[in-house]
Amino acid sequence: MAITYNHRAIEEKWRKNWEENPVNVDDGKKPKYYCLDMFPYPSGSGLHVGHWRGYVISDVWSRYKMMQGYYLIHPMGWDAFGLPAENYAIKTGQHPAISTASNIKNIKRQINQIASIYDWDREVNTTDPDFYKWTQWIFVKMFKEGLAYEKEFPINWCPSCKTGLANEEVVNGKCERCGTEVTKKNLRQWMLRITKYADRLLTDLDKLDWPEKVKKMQADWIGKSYGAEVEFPVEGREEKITVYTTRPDTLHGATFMVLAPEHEMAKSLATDETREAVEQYIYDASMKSNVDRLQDKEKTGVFTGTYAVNPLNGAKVPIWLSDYVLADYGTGAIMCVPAHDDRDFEFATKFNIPIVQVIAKDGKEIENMTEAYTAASGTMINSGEWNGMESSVLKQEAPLIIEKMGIGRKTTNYKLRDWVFSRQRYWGEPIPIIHCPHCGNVPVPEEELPLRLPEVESYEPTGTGESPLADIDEWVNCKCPVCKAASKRETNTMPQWAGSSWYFLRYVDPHNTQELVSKENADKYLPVDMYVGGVEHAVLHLLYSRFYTKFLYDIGAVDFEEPFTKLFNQGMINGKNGIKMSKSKGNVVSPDDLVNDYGCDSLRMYELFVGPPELDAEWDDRGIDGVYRFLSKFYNLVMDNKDKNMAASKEMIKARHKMIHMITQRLESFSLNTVVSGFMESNNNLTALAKKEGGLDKETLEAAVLMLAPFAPHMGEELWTELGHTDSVFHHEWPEHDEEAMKDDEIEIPVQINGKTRMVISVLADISKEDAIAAGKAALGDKLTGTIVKEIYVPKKIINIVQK
RNA sequence: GCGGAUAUGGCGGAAUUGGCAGACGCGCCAGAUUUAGGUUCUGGUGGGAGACCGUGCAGGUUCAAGUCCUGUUAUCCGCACCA
Repeated sequence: MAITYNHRAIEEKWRKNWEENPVNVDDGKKPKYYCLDMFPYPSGSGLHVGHWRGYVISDVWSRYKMMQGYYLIHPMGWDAFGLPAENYAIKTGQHPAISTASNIKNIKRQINQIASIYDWDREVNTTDPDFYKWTQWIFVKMFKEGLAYEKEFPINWCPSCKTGLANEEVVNGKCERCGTEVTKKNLRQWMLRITKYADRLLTDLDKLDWPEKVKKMQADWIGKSYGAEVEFPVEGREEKITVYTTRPDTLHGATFMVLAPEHEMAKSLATDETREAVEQYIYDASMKSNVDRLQDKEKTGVFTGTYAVNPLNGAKVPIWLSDYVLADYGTGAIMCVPAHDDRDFEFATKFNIPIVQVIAKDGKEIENMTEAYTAASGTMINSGEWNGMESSVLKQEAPLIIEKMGIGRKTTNYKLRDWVFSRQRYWGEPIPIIHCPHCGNVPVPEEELPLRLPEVESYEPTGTGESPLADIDEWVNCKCPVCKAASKRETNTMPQWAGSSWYFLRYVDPHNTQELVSKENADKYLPVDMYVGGVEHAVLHLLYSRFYTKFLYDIGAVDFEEPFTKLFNQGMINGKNGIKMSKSKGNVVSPDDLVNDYGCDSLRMYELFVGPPELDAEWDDRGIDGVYRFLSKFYNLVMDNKDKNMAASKEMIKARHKMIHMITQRLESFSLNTVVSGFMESNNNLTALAKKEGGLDKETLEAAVLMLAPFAPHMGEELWTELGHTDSVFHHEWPEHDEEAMKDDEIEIPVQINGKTRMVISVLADISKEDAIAAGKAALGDKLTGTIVKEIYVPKKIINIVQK
């Protein structure tokens, strides 16, 4: 065995070769396949082996599609705005563009080690003015359509990042990025009216080939509920209080009402006797942080001293204030039915408020109620003319009844809030709006975009709610594009999500100076067929992108409504004991050394072999030896047999087709870890066969090399050449299996007594039931000692003799 | 609290429709080559001396259960007073 696998020489040779002769070429005839990775933030710490995983998965899939005759859109770019670069600038005074550029250079070098078939002509960078011109253009279009608006209200504020946050960026009351507890701050904000798209974002989820988990997370985040608004007159006053309820069937059981402390009527409902307590409660509530409010398990509240009237039965219901009612959901006020709602029950019990049951449980009224009966099933009681109705039916009908009575209306509600879109930071796209004293908010004219981010002396966020841009007078002061009056620029910037919400569109027409994307290219190459990335963006980037795409569809910029047809979430790769890889834990494994020692092909295959692609995995360096040994052995197998010119024996043909069938099927079902083990299995089988028959036929070797190529592209090309080909292995079609050729004449079949395997016998594949059972019984011989009660033969699977 | 996922040798993990549990790999053991070790090659490797026992736990269905049904535990993830 003179020749051994030299990964360094082979990989270097093919890298050079691909650079000179790109293999993914658009001939205008092939159908397209757009396979996209979530583009990375170019961080200073570079890539670890976990980052490789998703990129390898998408590249294997891309190359497989290429061998099926597609032209690939398989691009890469940089999500380069964001806080780390800005924080680095604050520390060093270096402009973020400089550190970002050097980080990109390093990460691009590392990404190139993967040998993914990226088309670098399509590279995009969200911080490039030629790119963010269009990010701003979309904002202007949204402004013109009334989807971008200004509003002052208490938003989520991260005191550490010194910027406002979107709801989606607050996780358990903490900043998604830095973990600091989020506070409220009253700020003038730019908002995007994503709520206008709530229904479409919800219903179109059905069209998507996405993991159910992600679809469910989005559906829950949008949070549509069906119910009714009911108007309760306030006793002795003109005003009415409108509540939202999903259980209008229980309206007769409403014994009190609760308003959020922030409700606009909260203060005015107080009487002389209660005023002090009410104002104190409102003040206390305003001092509580989100986290406090979430952690308070015991309900608190204060009676306003005022009563409302149940519009259905005229009952007097006390109006309370409590912070368990959210100001920004529904109407900020609820009717409380303690008998049928856990929270209302807890509150009523604590404050001695009457509990009236209106749905019978098991046909009866409950004595000594100890918990709320929350099921919407049972007969209505204590409900006037609704008595005797079935509650589940009434739940549907009540909104219409209420509407007819003129005391309310059928309605729906969403948990989704509008998107807080402005950030008080430097390193982001300037929001292209000019505040004119006469004309109000005026967008920067489209032909003046991009509005470039100016140089600044201090990157430090002010913390006052102003961005550092506010300090640059010569930038802030400008003229109104409409009336030419002295005006001021908006100084807030966009969130990092702005660029990532649409970047995938730009890849198909990255150099277009006239349009975001040309109609021609959009029609030809979009949308994305396969999107590969982590699950952490389930309700952030993936929701925002869908919103942007729908908006662009509405203004005619693209002609599809969903950006990502299929989504795949790869699992995370962790360090030992499942601990997340991080610099501070010191358990980061860099791919650089592994590529050097074992080669790119080995690392690619090990990334897949480490476990099912959709599950998290623990990294263990030692395992890579296994795939390296496999590649060496496979290399030797092909090199040893390529010149033997063996005729294909029946066994070889059978082995070939079985291999093609196994690999293809596993690949199609995205079971990439078992594809790798399948290659190893096939290699073992073929090696044994070659030993037995003195060699292997060329066609079998070719099939194996072809299928290996997407996984180990360098070796694929090398061995394809060794087999006498002059073109790229990727220009050859993926092999197909032949059912007939796979068939065995004889098969091994287990013979059981009472379901326990006693032996394995060899029978003809198409043996009849009678013959199979006879053969089984003959083989068992005197092991059969009892009376036979049943004989089972499942073709090609099992012979089972049941005896007593 | 609600929802989802997962649970199989020393380890990572395999197992179409219920049909030989542990494929493939790591590690380990023995041997060969070399011999300084490593590399490479060959064989073995769930437990038990054994009949047998074995897929988180307890039941059930079935000729047959990792797989189906009922209950339950642990871990991880998501949501969390949304009326």
